[in-house]
Amino acid sequence: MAGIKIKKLSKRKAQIYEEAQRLFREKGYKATTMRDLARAVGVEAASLYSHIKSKEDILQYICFKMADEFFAAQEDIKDLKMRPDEKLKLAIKAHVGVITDNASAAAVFLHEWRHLSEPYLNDFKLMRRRYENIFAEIIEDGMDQWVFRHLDTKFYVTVLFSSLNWVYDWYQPDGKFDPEEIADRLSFILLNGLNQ
Amino acid sequence: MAGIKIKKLSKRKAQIYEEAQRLFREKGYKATTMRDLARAVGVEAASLYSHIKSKEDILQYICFKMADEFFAAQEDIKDLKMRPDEKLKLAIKAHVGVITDNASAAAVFLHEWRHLSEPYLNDFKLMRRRYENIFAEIIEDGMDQWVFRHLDTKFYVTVLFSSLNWVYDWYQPDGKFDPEEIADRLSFILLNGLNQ
DNA sequence: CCTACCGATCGGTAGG
DNA sequence: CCTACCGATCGGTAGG
Repeated sequence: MAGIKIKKLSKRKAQIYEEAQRLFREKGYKATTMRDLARAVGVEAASLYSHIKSKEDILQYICFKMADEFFAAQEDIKDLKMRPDEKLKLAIKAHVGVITDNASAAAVFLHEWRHLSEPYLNDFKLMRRRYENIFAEIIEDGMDQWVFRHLDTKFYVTVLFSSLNWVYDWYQPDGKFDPEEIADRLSFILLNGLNQ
Repeated sequence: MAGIKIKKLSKRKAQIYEEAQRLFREKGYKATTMRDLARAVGVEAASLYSHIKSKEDILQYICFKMADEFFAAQEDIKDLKMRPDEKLKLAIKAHVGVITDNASAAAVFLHEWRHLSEPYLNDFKLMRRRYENIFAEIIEDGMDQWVFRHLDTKFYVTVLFSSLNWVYDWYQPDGKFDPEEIADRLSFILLNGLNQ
């Protein structure tokens, strides 16, 4: 495959995104200035603009890159034939895995997307709904097969994602639980509850 | 009680907080300017400062006022003697009630607190931990009495609050579910799970 | 990748 | 509650 160009970020560009993820997570998108970012990267603010078009450009990249990661993780399992409860556990594991692999980017994806301007903002919302529907379908399959209780699907999906999405805030690579175990415990609570 | 002064916000001050809650929720604290707020209130930006000391003053008021509301709601039930599962349901109902009564302020409380400066930031974190401990104690009582499964308490409490705290985002006063029913459905999922 | 700099806007103050 | 205004800082550009 000699001569084929691999679309890859330059080292500097990758570094800019990396620091931006960290800063946007830590201080928020609006509270992070291009001078903050420049300092973290080790260049002057004006120099950033030889690598990126604008501040929002960075936010767009982070948000839609993470969206791709989430969909890719579900793609691997979506056509598997198995019991809905087992499938939901796999979907949860896949989702949690993406978050733990990219905790800063996940935080930005989850909290800073509202600073996107149109039409990206609308694209983002539509994409998110499509993603949530992957989970809704597994759940409705489970209800149809009487594996799951007949709860309001939308309500349950919202509770589900609320529970999954704080993981970025909690997960520490060298902490008590690894990603696998976090996913298992979340699945257990969401499927079996706290009652003895 | 004639002559006794009731500590009460002036009409204008109450209006400023009201509009600030709405704007901070909608656009975020950093993205809301004092000129945005002034326009919403119907005065010039400089005039706001006869009623409030600074922008952060408003954020402090909203965050700590909400904290008071949450604690007050738990105060009513904390000494009741009853089964831990029933008590947890009451605590959930009280918490959800505060959120649905003050959806905008709740959103600010949940997402914008990190823009507080010290020492308020630290006070806020300590207060939040104290509040979470109210729930942790109910849960540990339930484990001791073998009403609840023996899960990691901190993990469970985090899942619990993640589930409860999106309610502000979802609740509509004229919507499908009233606050009572939202609390019941949340309790059911968290206590019994999705599995049939 | 830097120096130099831009117009716009920020939170807030002075003085009435 | 307003007019007038401040110093600081913002995202970003020109030109090399």
